[in-house]
Amino acid sequence: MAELSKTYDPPGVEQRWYRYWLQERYFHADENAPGPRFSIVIPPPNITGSLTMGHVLNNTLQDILVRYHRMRGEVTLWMPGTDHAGIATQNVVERSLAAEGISRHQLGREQFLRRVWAWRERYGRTILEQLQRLGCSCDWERERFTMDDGLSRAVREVFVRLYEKGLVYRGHRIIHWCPRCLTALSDEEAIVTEGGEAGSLWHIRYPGEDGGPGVVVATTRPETMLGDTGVAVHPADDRYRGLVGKRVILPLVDRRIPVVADTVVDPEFGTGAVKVPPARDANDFEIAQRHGLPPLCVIDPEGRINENGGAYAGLDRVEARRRIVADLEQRGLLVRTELYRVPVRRCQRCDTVIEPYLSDQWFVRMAPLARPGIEAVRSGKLRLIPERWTGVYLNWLENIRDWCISRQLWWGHRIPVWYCGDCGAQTVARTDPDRCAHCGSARIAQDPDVLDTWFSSWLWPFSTMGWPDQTPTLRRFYPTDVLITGADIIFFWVARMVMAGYEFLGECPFRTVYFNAIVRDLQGRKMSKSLGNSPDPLEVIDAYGADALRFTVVALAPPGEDLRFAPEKTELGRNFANKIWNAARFALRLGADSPGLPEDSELSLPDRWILSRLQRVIGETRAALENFRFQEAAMGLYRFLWHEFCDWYVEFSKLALYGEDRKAAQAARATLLFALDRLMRLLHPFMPFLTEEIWQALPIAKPARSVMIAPYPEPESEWNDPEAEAIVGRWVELVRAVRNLRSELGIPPAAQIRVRIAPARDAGGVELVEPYLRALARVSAVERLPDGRQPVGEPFGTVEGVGEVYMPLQGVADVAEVRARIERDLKKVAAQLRATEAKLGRQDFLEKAPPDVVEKERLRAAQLGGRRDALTRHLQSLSGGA
RNA sequence: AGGCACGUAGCCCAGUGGGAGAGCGCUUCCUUGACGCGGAAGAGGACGGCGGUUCGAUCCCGCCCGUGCCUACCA
Repeated sequence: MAELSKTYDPPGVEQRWYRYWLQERYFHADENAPGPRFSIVIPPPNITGSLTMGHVLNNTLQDILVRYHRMRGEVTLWMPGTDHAGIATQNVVERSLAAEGISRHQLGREQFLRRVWAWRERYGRTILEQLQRLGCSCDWERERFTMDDGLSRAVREVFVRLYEKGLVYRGHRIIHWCPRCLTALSDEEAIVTEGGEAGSLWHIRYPGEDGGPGVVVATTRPETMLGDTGVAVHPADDRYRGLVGKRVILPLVDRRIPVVADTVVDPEFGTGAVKVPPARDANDFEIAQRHGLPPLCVIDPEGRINENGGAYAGLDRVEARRRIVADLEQRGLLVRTELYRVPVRRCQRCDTVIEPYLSDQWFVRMAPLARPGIEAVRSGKLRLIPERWTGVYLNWLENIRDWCISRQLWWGHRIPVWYCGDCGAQTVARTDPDRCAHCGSARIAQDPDVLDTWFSSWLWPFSTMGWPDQTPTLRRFYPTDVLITGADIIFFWVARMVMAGYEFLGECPFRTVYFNAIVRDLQGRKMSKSLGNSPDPLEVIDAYGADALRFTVVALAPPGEDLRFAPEKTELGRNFANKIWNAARFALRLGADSPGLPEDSELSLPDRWILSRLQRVIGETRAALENFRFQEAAMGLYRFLWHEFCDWYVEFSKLALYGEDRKAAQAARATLLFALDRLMRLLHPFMPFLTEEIWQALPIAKPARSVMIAPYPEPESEWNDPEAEAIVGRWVELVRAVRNLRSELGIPPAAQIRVRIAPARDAGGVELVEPYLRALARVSAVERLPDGRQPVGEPFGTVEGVGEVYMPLQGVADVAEVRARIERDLKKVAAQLRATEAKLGRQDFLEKAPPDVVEKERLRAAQLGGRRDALTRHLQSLSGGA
């Protein structure tokens, strides 16, 4: 900051200081360092691509907290890393291969995985660079990846432990199957379309075996009838009572299938009769199990009708549906077709319509794991912010279903299970076995499937710290303090981490979860990689600066709500950065020596005022940060720095700085520097680069080599000065009133004017305002009117708590305009007065309202009354005089 | 279907049981020695609708309308 450019220029500053911080290892958390600690793990970004604005907000908030706690002197760990993101990454790599005309099957598993690792190298680096450009103070010496050896060991340890406890099992069940990704999915990955999708409800007759009319079923997926092995009705449904136990004929395939009674059937829906294809629907599977109906699989993994589908074998599900409906219609068995909104689930990763599919998969029994997670929130040991998420969290845990963890993918942790070719038994092992644990056969083969990517993520808070080993890091930094993440992964990740934390370490992995805002575009769509509607954070940083971007997203993000972002909005932060820069520039050009704050007696009222105000802001900022009110903290600093420090204090200080009195000038400069020091520290977590650049340049005694390890300011009560706050507050209002009059009277900005002040009784300090009025409002002379004297024919303004300020017309104003203004004011005052008097006239108000409120209203009425009288007088005198 | 948020100035959003706010945009003016990424002064709002609680409601409660999100085995 040797030569002071007029505008703040981020790029060089950012690079220089980030390099310095790294070199000094300020980001590194030493587990051997004494004292209180603070730890937080990053929600590991997927390596599918570069970061979005959502990541910018999420990581900015984390960095704010981390830098705040570090400045408070805590040994602070921010654990960084990335997630292999199994299915998502496999898909993007497959897509990039497709662009070359290659499929993963052509490459083979080993070659394909090599390509994925290459991908991970590239995007892992990109993500790291983005976080660093943003200023994130992660402990990069500890960077982790979910497929690192250590983390993979944790995954295997967990699988084996759960297996040994009977909480991991292999089940033959209906799962969500993506016919495009060719893998099973968890319930959470099968996304329900809001409000359903356009479709039809087909009413189909299944004739009776006895030649009778049989039953009419209603279905939204007629092609599944090929797998029907029964029809279900409600036991209390009189329409079908005679049919229960009898059989009907499944059209097109001519299979005889029984009619059973089950209470899950809703007689009100459709025809009250449900076709039951056990292998094609999870509910039907359960009905079938209760009534001994055999499952019949009629679909292949790619969504085509298989050999069990008779004449329809080989057809794609969509085509099969079309043909079956046509055939039914032709045979007169299609009773009715109505338009209907059909609930449809789609693959989270490729949007393909999911098929319920009967297959062998691995599951985790979740109910036992959920209990401590429920208890943690109920007892308050774990706090969710905003609080409304606790209901969502509890509801999910209380109704939790088993978790399908096997995926028919290549990219991920292989399932540590080996099947014996001789005895058929399973061997589950922490280290790769070479023989069957049951019969000793060497003919064993590992399960080809991999684990759900979240099966490694749910261990993140401790697997990154070296678990299952009892490492010093784990002992020092687990459990973490806070998790900051998006509410969209509350089930995928947050709830499961809580469960894993309790199950494997007996402790909740964090005390507080803060859900940050969702970043949307101007149309309200969530910014995401798949939509491609997020600006590239690096481009925004290049255009506006990292501090500007950080500050802007925090300033725009209300707690727990969404935020609409567009790159141009970053002007807010850039302008603020520039404002701060110039305030510092102003202070720095006053001299290079280092004045300390003088005795209280040498400080001017404005000096004392800003120091006192500063203490309040320090307290408010700390309180806001403690309560995760990031926006409030940011905007509080914005307002104070811009609209109090710059707009008023800097202007007040010029009087002393450019004046004759050397001591007063030194006091003002010392005050400026003192305030800037505290402000740079307060603001550092939000705008790390700019604050470091300025702080380093301040000619003050520094408690540290970097602002990022300087103590975070604490309120110092010795500077509290209510008297100075009251007096200077009056001055501000007076200056405003004079400027206002000038503007309304059309007095040219350069013209000097005289004013007369009739101070209110309690307007202490007004007698000292003259020099400030001269400087800030171009007032050539201030006359103080004796008590009770009210000049006539002069426009005036009323300043609450100060009195009235009069301004002679001096022939420059348009009298008609002045009258119009007074009339307007009079109308407003009269209305307010009427309302207040009406209130005071009501008995119930006087009796029931608290005394201080009543007193306040009385005071107000008196003020308004005085003002009204004065305005009236002036109007009269103007009319007469003109 | 149920649940949860939100509905405040033209736009994006803060906020509080007793006098409606910031930012952007808009109008007028200002190249005064930190800053035009600036300064000064303004205009602009029945705080979604209807009831209720209260001396008093933009704020608390209920219902309704609108928007968004989440959950759900209604074929």
